[in-house]
Amino acid sequence: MTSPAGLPLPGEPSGLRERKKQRAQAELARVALERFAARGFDAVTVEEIADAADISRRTFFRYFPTKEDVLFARRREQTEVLRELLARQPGEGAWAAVRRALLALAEDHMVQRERVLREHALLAQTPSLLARDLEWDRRAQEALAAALEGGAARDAASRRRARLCAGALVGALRTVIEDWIASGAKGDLAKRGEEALDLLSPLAPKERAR
Amino acid sequence: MTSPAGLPLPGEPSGLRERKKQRAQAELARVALERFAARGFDAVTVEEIADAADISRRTFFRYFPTKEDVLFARRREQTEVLRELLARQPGEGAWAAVRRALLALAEDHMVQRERVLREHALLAQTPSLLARDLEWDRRAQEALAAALEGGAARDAASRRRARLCAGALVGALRTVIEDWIASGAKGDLAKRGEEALDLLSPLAPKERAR
DNA sequence: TAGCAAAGTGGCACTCGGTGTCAACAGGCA
DNA sequence: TGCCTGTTGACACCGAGTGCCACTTTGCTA
Repeated sequence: MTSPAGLPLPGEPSGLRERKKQRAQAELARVALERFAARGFDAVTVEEIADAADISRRTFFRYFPTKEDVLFARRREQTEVLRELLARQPGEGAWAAVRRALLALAEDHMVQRERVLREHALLAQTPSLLARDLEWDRRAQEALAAALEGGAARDAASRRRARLCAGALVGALRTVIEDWIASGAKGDLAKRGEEALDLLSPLAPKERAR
Repeated sequence: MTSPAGLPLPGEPSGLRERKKQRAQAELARVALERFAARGFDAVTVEEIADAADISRRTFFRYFPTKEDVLFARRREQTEVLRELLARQPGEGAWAAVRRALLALAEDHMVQRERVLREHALLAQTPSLLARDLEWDRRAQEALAAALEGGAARDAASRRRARLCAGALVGALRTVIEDWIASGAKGDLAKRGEEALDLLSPLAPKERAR
């Protein structure tokens, strides 16, 4: 896809250069996750990862601002997907959109089961990674809050209510995911998610007339 | 307070040594918060803090495992208080205990208003600190979950429900606090907290017969 | 197709957070 | 007083992250 004038858009992959970069980043992420899982996050140095991916240490830090970030590409994508799903609400209310978006994420978790399990094991044994992960929850929460605020009345109380609801949602759904993982990730996460959403639906702010 | 035999208990302040340590730690925390607030967390080095408190860099790290931890003494205490409040439930149900404990924290926030504001400003501009703070939320959440699980039926579904409730509580109440701060910390946080708790009370698991 | 400007890369040196080690020291106690 | 033990400070070291600069690659254009 190009802009009307045929010029490459700023943020878009353009040519060989971009493709090489993407491949290198993917390789770094792959190598890193593999080694972290095997020996723990702290025991693996950036130098080792860079060497294994045949890239200089310096360049590693051009691709990923920190060693931790090499693990969170998936969450970043997830958050973007979430934002997109929430953005286009085809006529439905805000709560319905939120529900649909979150259930889509649940499905994604089930599809990527193996990866989710491996990453979660890593988070569980590395506090700094857990902390980073919680930061991502917060961004998801902000996206949800924005969606709910958009669909609610404009007064301060309704907006506070929307944010409260988003906070409760993220907090609750995280426990749902963790319980699902704790039970071996064998059950139907989407179903558990639906139950939780039904439980939380009374918290949603009143929808604004459309 | 001493043990029955009159011996100093293991974890208790015993003599001059302990008092000096306490004073030094308090001084470090004071100096650190002051400088962080003035120039930002990253712009102040551990060496500077240690020098200002007339202590060696090495000893700083004996008092606080990381530079970040020098800021979280208050949250650690809070979490301990929370745990205590939840532990002794004088005949009341788990939800009532949770409610009482959380409202006590709200009161504390109002009393320490200035400090809360200063610390929050710091968190807001330093992602790594925010992440650490969210980790503390998680510990609070675990304490709440334990209390609610203790008061609920023993089956897996009830326990999951208790954890879900704890997650929602922490997520929601964090937004309540943030909104309170965003509005200048002028309103009655305890009242806002009560409203939120009422809203969330249907999430609490059924209480086990006592 | 040659050449050029810009973007990307690697090496180097440096800062800072955090840790192991060890000798010197101070507090508590007999 | 003198001993024992926990605490301290100095030093060396490691790894994450960054600024800098020379060199290479890519994409474009003459």
